[in-house]
Amino acid sequence: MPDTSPIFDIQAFRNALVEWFRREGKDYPWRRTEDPWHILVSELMLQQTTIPTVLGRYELWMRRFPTPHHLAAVDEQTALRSWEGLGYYRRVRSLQAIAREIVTSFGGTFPSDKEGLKKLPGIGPYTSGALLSFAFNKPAPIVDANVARVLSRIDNYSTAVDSTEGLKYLWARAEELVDPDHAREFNSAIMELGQTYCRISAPDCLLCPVRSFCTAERPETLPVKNPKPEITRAEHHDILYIRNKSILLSKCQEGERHAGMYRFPQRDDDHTLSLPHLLKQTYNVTRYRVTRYIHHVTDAPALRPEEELIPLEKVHELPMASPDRKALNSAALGKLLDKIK
DNA sequence: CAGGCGTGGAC
DNA sequence: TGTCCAAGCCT
Repeated sequence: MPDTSPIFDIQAFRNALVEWFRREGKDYPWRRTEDPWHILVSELMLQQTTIPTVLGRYELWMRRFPTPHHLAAVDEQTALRSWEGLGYYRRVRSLQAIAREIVTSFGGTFPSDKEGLKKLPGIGPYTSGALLSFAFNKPAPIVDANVARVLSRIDNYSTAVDSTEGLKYLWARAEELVDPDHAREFNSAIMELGQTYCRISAPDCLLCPVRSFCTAERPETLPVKNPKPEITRAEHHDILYIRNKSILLSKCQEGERHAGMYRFPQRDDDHTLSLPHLLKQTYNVTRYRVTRYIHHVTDAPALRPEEELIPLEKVHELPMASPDRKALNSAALGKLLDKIK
């Protein structure tokens, strides 16, 4: 249960954290707005994605889709293309579904209650709390990886933070601590504390603004997490086939990974494997470490229904996952493609 | 509810 | 090179 020892003065903790944040809090673009659409986009982008990556994409994306109406109006392919390189492409599909629901069902107005928010695709416990506090300044708790780290250290809490029990504890603690009068600043502050003083490795406890509230004995050992699944190796073989200034690509089907995006056609038959490869890549996809070869095929392959010849000048408009886009832009393939243009 | 879902940076 | 991980959600 939460530490309720008389030593821990909750209001003093809130004040120390919020006052530190007012002095040292960083100035991110998504902290300069209270528009729930802008907050939502930033939160979806930031799910499992680092701040530097998002900083490189967020403002341009917001200029292109400044309101839900703008995203609702484009086709899915365009939405996916705008998200290219950010990964977890389901996020932008959720974002577009939300945009369309706001436009068609909510008359352009964003829900501002937890029940309404959590019905929307892609919005779970964390993101609903983030919207409630960052956009509406309501005292909703949030628990992300930063908050889990900060709270587990403050309470010297050694149950796995990704276990059912650990999550229950953290959410109860976050709810108890969130400042009812300054929810936006408090939640921003506790997350930012986790990125700065209370960072993963080599936490800077000596300068931490809430060190007097912290009971961690060995902060660098917290939080405890469940073991991750093992990485398994995979190898696959794809083809580059060009005909009449067009390139053969495969459209990923609904339900597949990368649904709606385009990739090099895969061929694992012995004949393809016997061909020399133009390019060898290795990359990680979730729990797989993939080695992928791209073979140059000159004889017309038997086409599968999901495969189509795409004019080379159209390829840049199509959504592709990073490894495929990189392959297309690589020197090895570029030489060949340039010659054909 | 454990496993799937991307990517790039830090070390 | 390999390993770990990030403002999580869905099934």
